[in-house]
Amino acid sequence: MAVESFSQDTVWDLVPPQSSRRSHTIFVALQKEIVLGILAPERTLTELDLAQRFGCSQGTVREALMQLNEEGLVKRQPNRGTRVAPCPADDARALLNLRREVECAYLDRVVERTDARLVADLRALLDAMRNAARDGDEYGLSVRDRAFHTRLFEAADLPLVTPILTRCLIHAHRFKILNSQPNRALTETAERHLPIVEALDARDRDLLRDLLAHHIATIVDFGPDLTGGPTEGGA
Amino acid sequence: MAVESFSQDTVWDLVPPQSSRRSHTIFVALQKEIVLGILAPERTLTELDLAQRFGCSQGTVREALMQLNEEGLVKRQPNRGTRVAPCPADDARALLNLRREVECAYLDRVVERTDARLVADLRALLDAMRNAARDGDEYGLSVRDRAFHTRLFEAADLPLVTPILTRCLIHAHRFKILNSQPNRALTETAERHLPIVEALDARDRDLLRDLLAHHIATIVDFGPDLTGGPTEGGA
DNA sequence: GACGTTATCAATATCGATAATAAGACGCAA
DNA sequence: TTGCGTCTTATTATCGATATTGATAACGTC
Repeated sequence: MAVESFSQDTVWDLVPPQSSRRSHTIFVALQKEIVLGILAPERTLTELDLAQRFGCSQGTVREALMQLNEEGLVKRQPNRGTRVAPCPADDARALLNLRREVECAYLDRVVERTDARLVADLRALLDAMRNAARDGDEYGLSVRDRAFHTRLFEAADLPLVTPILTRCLIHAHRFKILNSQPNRALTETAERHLPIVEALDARDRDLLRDLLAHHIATIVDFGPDLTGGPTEGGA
Repeated sequence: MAVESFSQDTVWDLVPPQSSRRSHTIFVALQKEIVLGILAPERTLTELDLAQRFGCSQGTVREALMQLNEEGLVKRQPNRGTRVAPCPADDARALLNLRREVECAYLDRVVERTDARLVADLRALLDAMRNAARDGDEYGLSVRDRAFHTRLFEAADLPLVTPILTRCLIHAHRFKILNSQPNRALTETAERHLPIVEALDARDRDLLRDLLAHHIATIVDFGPDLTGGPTEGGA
């Protein structure tokens, strides 16, 4: 099995810290710093500086920057440089709505194609989330969370749609991390995924849809008007 | 004003045939061949071959391929090559639904921000569509069509969402072109955009929404269940 | 004859250097 | 002072060559 890919074609891209390709390592490192806000929005990134920092050549950095551009985490302008993209609340809200649409609309396909390996993968990711939560590793938790939802959606077998979900996921997480205190209840966040796995294992499509919709709606608190109507409370 | 950008940040990326960057020229050329089916799905593309064909170096081709990968038109596998991505009907259908969702859900924002320049741009693109239709240039029409909808959505000022629309647009068009006779009524296709401009100019949000929804729903004929939900599994 | 190991090969990935570009600084004239 | 053309500089864009990778086929051993 291919252990990695060029972009986020498979969840394993997200999980293993080290890749055989230098550009991918740099991509992962910069992605983390941008999502965590270590590299603030509007910050200018120059290819040569990064090349020196990571001890590689300009072209290698360039490839990583193009992948970040693809995710919308940086904005490249021809001959003028690369800047960390801002993360406006309006966009984050729109992407979160899209995410719900994408994740919930094709659960029929997901359930149809669910097999033992999918469930096993999700349980493994859930454990990884628990470990990250226990270690207070908020970003590690975020990475596994994204991998979880990506892996789930991959079962729908819509390869042209998956990258859209990826974009929604990363910006939702980025917005959340950028606009909240370090964090409160990591373990609780991890455990929220347990009922999802259970519902999937039980092939309960309707329950799954409700769980996911609620799960997504309560990720970031945008206030009352997430979709126009306030969802009933609950944790 | 920047006349181009790295990826599809602005519609003018799509329109001018020649760019100052070689990689962008190659990107546009390959995009056209893939959408038109000249480069068939699953066809293998090697960087060195393309470099020879376009008379440039491998790295330049590489950059173009990465942009195509970003759009989902090719699928790159590490160290193993690049292949033209397939265009499954299920994905096309899902992307078309997403497209409707994206284009229609934020028309409030679009109308709020509509100004004379937007309307003028859209009218200019409509004229360009008419010209392409008159010349029997189906691909040229497709390019302007995409530019039209992209320009319209840009008014919503959701920069992180625009690339998603771009992906939906190009795959919708690709699916249509790949799965139909050369084409019948190009002029009719162009003229369908006139009422949209008129409604926008009149700031008639509800009419605009109806027009767009219908416009999008009738682009590709998937049969009875465009949005009705995936009935029995078959294609 | 089956199996693990090694050589080969096609392709990408990376490098270091050079060219092209765009923005801003500078100087000069009206 | 202001406007304009030129020059400088910082940065990306491209190139040509080399290293690395992953698949496959040839090979030797058991």
